Amino acid sequence: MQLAEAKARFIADWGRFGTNWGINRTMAQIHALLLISPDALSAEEVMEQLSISRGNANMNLRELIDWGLVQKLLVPGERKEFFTAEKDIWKVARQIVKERKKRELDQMIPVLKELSEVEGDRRDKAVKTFTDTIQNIRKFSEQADRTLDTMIKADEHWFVGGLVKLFGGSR
Amino acid sequence: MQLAEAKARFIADWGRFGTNWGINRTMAQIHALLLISPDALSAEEVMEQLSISRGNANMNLRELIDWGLVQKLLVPGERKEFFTAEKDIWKVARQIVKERKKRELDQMIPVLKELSEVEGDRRDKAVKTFTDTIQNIRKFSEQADRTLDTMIKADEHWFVGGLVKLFGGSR
DNA sequence: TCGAAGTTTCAATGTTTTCTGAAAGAATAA
DNA sequence: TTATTCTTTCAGAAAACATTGAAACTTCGA
Repeated sequence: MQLAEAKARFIADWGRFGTNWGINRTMAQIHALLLISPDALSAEEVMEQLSISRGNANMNLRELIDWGLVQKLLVPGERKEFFTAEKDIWKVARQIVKERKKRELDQMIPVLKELSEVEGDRRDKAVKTFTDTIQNIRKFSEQADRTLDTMIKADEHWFVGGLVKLFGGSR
Repeated sequence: MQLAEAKARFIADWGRFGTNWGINRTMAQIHALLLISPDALSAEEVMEQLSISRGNANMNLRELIDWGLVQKLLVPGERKEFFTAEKDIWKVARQIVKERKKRELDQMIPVLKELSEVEGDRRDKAVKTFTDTIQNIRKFSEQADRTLDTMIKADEHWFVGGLVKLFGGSR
């Protein structure tokens, strides 16, 4: 396979993959493009290579920056901004975990706490099942919270070994 | 908070949460409803409680069954089918990991292998960056594959301890 | 074999999400 | 200040995705 075809394929696949995970196609495609680009690209170049509009490129580049996956680069003597992505996938994964945890898990835990305090007679089957399930989810979430924190702090080696030892630092 | 309100809130939140992860709102809501229902529900009851159509209920229940999160239950003497969800969240999480791995990671690994064999002169910066990045993703994916397999097989305790020791059984 | 009860399918419709492009805004240099 | 280059915004258009509802299908008991 030639490079051009392989690039196109990777961008398409990474985009499709993203949509499965609640990430919009263009955002994932821009990310893919930057991952395989040796040099930082300008907004123009991103627009051209993916055939997308200026607005779309701008919006999704901003989103990628918010997620901490892309950096803006100012080249001395150039007026334009350039964009570049972190290429170490371990770091990328860690950053995504960190952001999703912040945006979702950390939001959910207080809600579960509230829901676990529902009023009612626990001899009522409906009440009991509800509180038990919520409590179960809550315990799971709190454990996930701790485990993910540890993972975010850890270096790559816990993962690559196949043998995993994680000591929860927060307890 | 009263039970009725808490239920409504949980269903809405679980639905919203699902959409962030590429799961459709209704599917997540049905799952939420079954998670907190002491008894199995019929399609009718699901339709009523969530105010959705018969077709929608049917389609999403089937999808939940495909994911292994819901079971069809045949009650002797009843003509209708009933539906019930696994309530142990640890098992639910494991099942989701298992399915997503099968549907996505296992698909992606052969593609990455192909892409990593792109033709071209590795002294060409574009070729080098491409192959390096793909190779990096590939290694990561293959490790994730092994780690997730171990996790799928493991019991709850590796997770709840905060101390994690996973011995990769597949190597 | 028929009718009743229940389930599945899918074309049409509705909803949500994403994208475009033009206009407004900023930054810079002359 | 003004022209130039680049970036941001956002209303409307387009595309993607989810839902409805009615018809077709299935199952079962009599």
